[in-house]
Amino acid sequence: MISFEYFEMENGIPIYLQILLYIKRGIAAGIIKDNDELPSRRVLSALLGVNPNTVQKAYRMLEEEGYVQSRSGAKSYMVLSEEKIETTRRQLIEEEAHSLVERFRMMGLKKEEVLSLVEKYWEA
Amino acid sequence: MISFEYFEMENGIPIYLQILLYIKRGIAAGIIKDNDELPSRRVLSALLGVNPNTVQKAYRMLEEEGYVQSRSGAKSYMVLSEEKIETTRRQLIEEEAHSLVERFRMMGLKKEEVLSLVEKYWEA
DNA sequence: AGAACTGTACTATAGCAATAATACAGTTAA
DNA sequence: TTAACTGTATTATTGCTATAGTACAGTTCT
Repeated sequence: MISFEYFEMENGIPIYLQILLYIKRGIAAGIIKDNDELPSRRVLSALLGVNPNTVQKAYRMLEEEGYVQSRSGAKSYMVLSEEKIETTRRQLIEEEAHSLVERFRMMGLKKEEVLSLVEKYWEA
Repeated sequence: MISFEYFEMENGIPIYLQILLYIKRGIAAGIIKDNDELPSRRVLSALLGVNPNTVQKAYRMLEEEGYVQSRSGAKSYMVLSEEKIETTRRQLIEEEAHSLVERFRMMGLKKEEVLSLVEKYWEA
């Protein structure tokens, strides 16, 4: 069963996208594995304190992208090939690293300053 | 006159927030300085291809936070003390560094991997 | 003084995110 | 079999973002 104990809501970003990203990051980290069971829409919505429809929207998108299989009436499960995991991982890292560099550069920081920032904030 | 030549629209995030952040990053980078003139609401909206009200919303928030002074009929100008610049810089760096370390860690990366990612993506 | 700009205000509309409340049919396990 | 779950679908409502159009009063500069 996929755990949401480390999920933290961030406002400004649509909730269904946050759920989507949380799962993709779990996949990239290897915490979420093939055939893992997902919490039901109702259970997860109660856990996160959001509407069931919001969870459904995230799950549906995951299904459309081939990460999840749902059968009416039954529980939902992850569907993850080695290739899909690697693709997801590469894609997330690409996005994050690119936007990280972009933002810090726009604030006028030098590479060395960013490196020491990572060092500093890694312990916290 | 503040330049928006490096402004790039990103969808998913409210436009008025993107304008707000663009200016704050410019302040942190030292590109935007005290007493700098802002483009008028109408001019900037035409430049970015958005509605004047959207620009007004960003400018109004900047004014409420004390970054901008506007007089009815006249042009708008930046109001930046040394202290405000430093506070802004610290605040932005804090936010970005914290959230990015958080994300990479959630994807299962080690500190050394993140450091080499910064090295790699810095040239691009 | 007058033209061209400026900030500000207002109303109306559209789309999306999220909530709320149901409803129905399929699955699962006691 | 039946009770308790599951996914799925629908309708209505609220709030925010963004657009569109218009209006008015203050300023700047020739």
